[in-house]
Amino acid sequence: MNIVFMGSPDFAVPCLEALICHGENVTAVFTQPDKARGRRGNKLVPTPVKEVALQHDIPVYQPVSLKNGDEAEECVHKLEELAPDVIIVVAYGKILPKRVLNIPKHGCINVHASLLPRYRGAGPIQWCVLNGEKETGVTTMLMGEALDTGDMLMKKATPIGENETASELHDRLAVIGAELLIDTIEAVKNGTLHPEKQDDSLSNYAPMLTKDMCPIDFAKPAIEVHHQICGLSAAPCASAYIGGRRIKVYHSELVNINTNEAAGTVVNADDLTVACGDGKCVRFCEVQTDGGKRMKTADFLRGNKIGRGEIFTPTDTVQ
RNA sequence: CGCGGAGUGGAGCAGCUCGGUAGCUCGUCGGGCUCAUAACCCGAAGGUCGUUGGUUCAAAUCCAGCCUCCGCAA
Repeated sequence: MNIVFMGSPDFAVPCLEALICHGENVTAVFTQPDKARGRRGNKLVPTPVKEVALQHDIPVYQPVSLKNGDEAEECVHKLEELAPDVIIVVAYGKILPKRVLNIPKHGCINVHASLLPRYRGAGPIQWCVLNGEKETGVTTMLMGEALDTGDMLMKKATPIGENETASELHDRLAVIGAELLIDTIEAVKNGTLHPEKQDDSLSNYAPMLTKDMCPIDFAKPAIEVHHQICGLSAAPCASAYIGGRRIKVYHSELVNINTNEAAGTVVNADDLTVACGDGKCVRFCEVQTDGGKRMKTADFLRGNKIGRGEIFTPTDTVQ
């Protein structure tokens, strides 16, 4: 099939690679413009999808917008010229106007990292973990004009591990999404798809995470603290202060200990077990200080002494 | 030239302000204790202190450039 692929971050890479490996004719890739990032000089960095496209000599387009402006006009004309059988959209990060949606013969198919209609929006993976869901998955759907509301084509579910972070789940879902995409493409070819409407009454919205969600509120029950840490890892990452230093927590686990210590108190200094609001505890398994490397707690404690009874606070000001 | 932190035996850190033969916690190896141990005791190996150059009688420590890693901001 002639396919135009639209995607930007790491999550979309397995899908693009799967299409290429599967022998589909990917005639163009649309991705976000290169962004200035990094520390020295803020160099322009291409999206992961662009890098893969370039490796395979696929033409890359990076319009700022597909809705307005001369650039958008050119891109729309280009798309009409390419006349793809289908446009695959995976975490592209831009809204497609109706006239683009109407270009492909088989429409635009989106790979979304949740079991729709649950967790529509930009942060489905993280919010599933934050909410302590036991299961999530990937859905392919035909794109409509509203966000993540199109008719569903195929789904694949997967359980969420007790200590699984959003980052780990993200990587798994990216692979599952790629598999499901290929299945969906095959079904398009065979004409065996049966689009299913989403039940809007069951939907909820998962916005992007923001930094104000990072401070760990130890007054909450341990299970919620744990979910916060897992859901925010590896970015933007849950954090807490102790001894005037900020510590990011990448991994945690629940500990079967009850304590009377105040929330935030280090109950066991040998493995950073910390008391939470409900008298239960979480253990920090992987941490990082500003300027330091991300490391296992055991490594961290060899050179950074933290004593039993010291107290973690959500922010620096609450010392 | 966006702001800042850091590179020291296998790991994580101290030492640098006030230059003068490298230290802590842990790991590894050997020995001891013990019914036994991830516990305890004794001992050992292992480092051109990121790199290049400069100052100096002498540089991990002061100065300059370069490389790499990280936090923040975008």
